[in-house]
Amino acid sequence: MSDTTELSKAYEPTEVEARRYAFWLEKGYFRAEATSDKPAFSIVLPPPNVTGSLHIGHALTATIQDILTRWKRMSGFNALWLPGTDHAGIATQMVVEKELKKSEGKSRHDLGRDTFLQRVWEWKGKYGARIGEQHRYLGASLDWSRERFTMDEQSSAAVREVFVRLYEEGLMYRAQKLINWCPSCRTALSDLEVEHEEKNGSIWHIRYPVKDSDRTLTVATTRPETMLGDTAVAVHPEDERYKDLIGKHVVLPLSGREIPIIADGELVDPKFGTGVVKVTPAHDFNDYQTGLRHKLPMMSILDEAARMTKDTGKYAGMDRFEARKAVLADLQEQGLLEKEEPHKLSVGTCQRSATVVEPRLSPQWFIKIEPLARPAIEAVEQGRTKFVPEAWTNTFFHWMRNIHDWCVSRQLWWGHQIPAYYCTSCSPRLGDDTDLPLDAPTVKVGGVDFSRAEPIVARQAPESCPKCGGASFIQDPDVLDTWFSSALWPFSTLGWPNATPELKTFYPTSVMETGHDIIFFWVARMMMMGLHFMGDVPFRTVYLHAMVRDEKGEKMSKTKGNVIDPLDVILGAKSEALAPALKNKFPQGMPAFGADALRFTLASLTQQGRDIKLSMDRLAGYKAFCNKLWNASRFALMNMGEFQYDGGPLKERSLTLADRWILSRLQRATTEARASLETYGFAEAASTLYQFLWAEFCDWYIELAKGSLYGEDAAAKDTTRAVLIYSLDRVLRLMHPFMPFITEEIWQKLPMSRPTDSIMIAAYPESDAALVDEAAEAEMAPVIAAIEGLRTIRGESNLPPATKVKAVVQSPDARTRDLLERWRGYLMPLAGLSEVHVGPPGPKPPQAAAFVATNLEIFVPLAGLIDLDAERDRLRKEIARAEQEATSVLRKLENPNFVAKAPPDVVEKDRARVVELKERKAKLEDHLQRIAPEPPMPENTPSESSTPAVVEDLASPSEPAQVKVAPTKEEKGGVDLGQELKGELGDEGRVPEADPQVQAALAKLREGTKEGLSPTDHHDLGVAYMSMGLVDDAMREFDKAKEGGDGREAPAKATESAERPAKVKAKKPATKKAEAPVSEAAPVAPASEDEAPAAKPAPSKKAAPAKSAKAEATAAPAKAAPAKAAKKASAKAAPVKAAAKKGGKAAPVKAAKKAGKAAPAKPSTKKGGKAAPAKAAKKAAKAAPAKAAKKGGKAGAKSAAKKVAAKKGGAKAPAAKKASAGKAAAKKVTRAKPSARAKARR
RNA sequence: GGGCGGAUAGCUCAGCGGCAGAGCGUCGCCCUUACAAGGCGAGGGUCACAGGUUCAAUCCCUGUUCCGCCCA
Repeated sequence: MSDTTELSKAYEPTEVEARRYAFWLEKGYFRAEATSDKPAFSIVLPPPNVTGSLHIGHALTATIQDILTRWKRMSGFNALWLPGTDHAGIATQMVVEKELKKSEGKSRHDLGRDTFLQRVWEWKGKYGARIGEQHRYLGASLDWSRERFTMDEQSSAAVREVFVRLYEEGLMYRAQKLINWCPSCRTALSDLEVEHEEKNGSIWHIRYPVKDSDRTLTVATTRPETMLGDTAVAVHPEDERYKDLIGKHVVLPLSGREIPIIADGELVDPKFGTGVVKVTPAHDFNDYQTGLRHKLPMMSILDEAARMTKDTGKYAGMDRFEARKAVLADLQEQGLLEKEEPHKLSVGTCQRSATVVEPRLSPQWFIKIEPLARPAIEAVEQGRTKFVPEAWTNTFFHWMRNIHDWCVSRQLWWGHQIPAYYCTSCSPRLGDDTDLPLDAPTVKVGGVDFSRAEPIVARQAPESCPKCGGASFIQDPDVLDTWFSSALWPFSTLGWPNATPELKTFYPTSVMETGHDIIFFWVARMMMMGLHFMGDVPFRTVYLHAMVRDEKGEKMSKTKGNVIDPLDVILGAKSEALAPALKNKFPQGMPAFGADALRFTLASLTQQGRDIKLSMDRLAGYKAFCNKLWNASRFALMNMGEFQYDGGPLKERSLTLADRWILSRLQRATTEARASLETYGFAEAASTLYQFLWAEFCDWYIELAKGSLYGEDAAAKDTTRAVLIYSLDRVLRLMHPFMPFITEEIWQKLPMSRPTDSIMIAAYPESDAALVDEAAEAEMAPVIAAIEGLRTIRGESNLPPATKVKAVVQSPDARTRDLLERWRGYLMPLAGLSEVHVGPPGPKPPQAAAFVATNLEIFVPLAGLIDLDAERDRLRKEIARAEQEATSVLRKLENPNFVAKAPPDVVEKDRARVVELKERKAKLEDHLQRIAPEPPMPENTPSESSTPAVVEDLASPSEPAQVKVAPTKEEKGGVDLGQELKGELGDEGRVPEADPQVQAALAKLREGTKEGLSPTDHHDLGVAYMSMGLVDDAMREFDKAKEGGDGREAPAKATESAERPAKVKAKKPATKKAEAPVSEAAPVAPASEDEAPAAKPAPSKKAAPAKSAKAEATAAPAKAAPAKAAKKASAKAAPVKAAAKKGGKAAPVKAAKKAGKAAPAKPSTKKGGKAAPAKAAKKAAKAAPAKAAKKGGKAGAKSAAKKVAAKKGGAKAPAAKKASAGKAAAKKVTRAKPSARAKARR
């Protein structure tokens, strides 16, 4: 079955997708068994309307459901996903009518009911098929053998059965009630089909004269034209103003009718308006209730097109809005219009036509809903049906508890005609109701008056009239609400009312997956009908997905021109064919992203409780992902030779670390993906698989596998091949539900034995605990850390991949050394190394770039390759990060409450972290020191704008002395006090020139004195430090002076000689590529006969480089414009102190000063030394910036302020950044072993 | 009027008490024989605002402001 043809270079979805779907269809994989030993899993597809084609929301529905179905099918379920379409009464009728008008200029009445319906069926045939086709493009594994339509014979039979049973049970009734009426669709609507909109309108105050009195009552109304249908005015029974008028009459203006003044406490709010309300029972829902309470006459003044009836006299025939103007004009003329005020009102509009709906009194069919709603509420309360996301449960309850009877009749032609019949012999007939328009859809002059006739409800047309024995009947012309048949969908599609095996197997369905917009329309009604007729809930779980919007979050609509057609996305489209918004985005036309990419995108963006903004950029990203998968597979297949994976246990092969690692990671990914699917976490599952495939399998495993694949060891080669195939097989199966096409295509080509002919019926992978290998994951950490560290060094120096470098790795840990030695084969190609020396900590190669991790240090001899400036920059950044993080952790640890109250493990972790960070920082500083630039010419010009960054203050508030100690005699290998100070002072050292003593000391230092410093030197140095505000340093120097100087020995020669030339070269590194390496390597190798630097005590070692690091850090910003300096300064905070001390000649801007003050968290001087409580510190930091910004008002001040504001969180930000710096690979690793991974990176 | 969501990097989105993440986009270097739809590296955040709870808040609570939805 294996197809070993090579894969094309890039993935071409279109061809693959068509071919694969045909294959599945042919094999009948989508078919579910009516009866089976397997557990059942069933979903009924929410039937799309046959109005037209699928939109992107349908694509989302299909994607999610197909993921569920394919996943369950692969997991051993007898999975049914049942397709179908909905006749969509009003919508479809309107669309066809529109087309009829356009193409033939005819109305449906021109054709007549039967002919028109014929046309609709033709339409249905065309678009129903198209919808099926679109689902196939999407890869939907629907059981087409069970495809249904809401108006097919079986569904229609179910509809009739339900209608009749409900009628027999007294739950279906016919009544003349006030309903919502759409004057342009000319049909009744249910409450749900009316959309409420807040609109700006007016409220008019109209005077009604009280009969036999000179008083008038003023009513306030938003619909003055309805006054022609008023049958009362109402006041509040307790309203003293009008109490005496109750029972009297007013003379209705314009018509002259006399209507009663009634008292109604429910309708009237005496505090609102005038306290008098006109009552128009036939045209307002509140008034209707009032009318019922008071048995008022109900006078309809509007016909089905919302035109004034003949009862309205001069207004007859006017449209309702026209009539409003006329009525107002007349009232005005008669002086009865008191005033008009602007008023906000909620207007109900028809969901379909957007016409303002009109409450209308008419005979309709209703379902008594309360007896049906109660069991549905209980079922959800009892958890028999669960909502996902859970938040919808309350929405459901709220609606169900406030539900009204459901008006199910529609005055349309397209739909299920109501199974009610009227005897044409004895039914009352319509009189000469000539004001009815000729084209009235359901009423013919002289015909049966359906509003008064007695219906006979029956499954079949009756034979004879039980009343008169007549044999001629006319069926109720109305049809049922579309949602009536939809409500039966979960069981009507399974064969109900027959007791089919399908019903037995698949009802209740497992999941109802649909958009939350139809929770009431559909979900609630299915619940009610399912419970009533099947005695059980229709589904165990309701998963409600979000709405798909465009990239800007706008609803997609044709008028907005932002509609995205899923087929365009899948197949591509010419720009002319695209909606305007997309045309902009794809002026060259839309590329074919493929169904897999679309599905993966939708799955990745599906988030519970949030609309989906479909991002075309992410779509492109996932298309790239498909290509990545394709090419990874291509790589594997290209390297298979004659190999065939027999499926034998991998454990029995001799696995490499990389093998064990990827296999372990795969098991974890498997577990995670499965767990996510169980909880409907589609995005999470997709992300897990994406990360695994790309960031682990491709970025690491494939790269590591190349060693053995390209090597000579045949057994090793085959093991790698086996692991590649095993992994691909697994990951393809894991991804199959998301991306069915590409996974099948590749899977078919894997050289292995397949238990099934298709991936879609292969088993969904389970995690193999035997392959979970913590040790391998832990072992990989240093390898990855080392490679990443080396890559960073290369990257910062912009070394091209072709340029190989040497690396010296030192680790105090024998095990790490051993590992690295063993895995040098990984290190060398991935980090671009020509040689790698692994050993214990020893002499550091001079002038080498360095990478510091917890357990190891890596040196890359510069040899003219590395950009020294870049490397220094990098080290400085690293140091700053370590420092900043240390600061924040230390701040926490200084808080006694934290230590006392936080869980011990948290405290312990932080303590360890501080130690780690300090070590790291020390090492980094050491390295920085090693590659310090050639000292610049002495220059004493003080500069106001430059301030030394006394970073240590921030870093180690609790141990200030440690970070500021000067180099000691133990310090070897490049400690150069003079240079250090020069570095610190930089080109613009700002030591007060006035002090000759200091000058002398500095001059001496600048000469690069290698001899030990005398006590005087120390003293002078102390003075210098003091003058810079570096109290710690000064104190230390004074101490040294007291002790009597260093008595330092001559510096180590090796270091010296090695360092010198390198320094010179360092200036122009790139140009001298070839020259250095050989000579450079020399001093490195003989690590054993070193100058005993290994014995260096840590603290002193730490101290020296700290200095220069600080100096370096300061140099750059110092040169910058004042604003920048201020910013920098505030970031570091301490320098302010230095400048300020010296009379603070304005170096830092005011804002900076403020800012500096604002960071008291750092116990900057050990003298003032009490660390402010963390909280206070935070507050201060928070508070200050605003003030500073305000005061300064300048850009500089502002940015400085901002920087300080960032201090609180900001201190940690950069450090965090670093943690995140690596590629996703690292992250994924981090996920599994967060602390280990994170540590490894440092 | 009542209710429910949402606000985190330039964009689209995860995370939801203990070191802020992804994809895309940006910048730098590279055509390195699986993939330029690519590789490596870097930069990028007052987690809407204001209070509160807590040793600790992007996360919990209260309020505010915007945005969206539902119901009346």
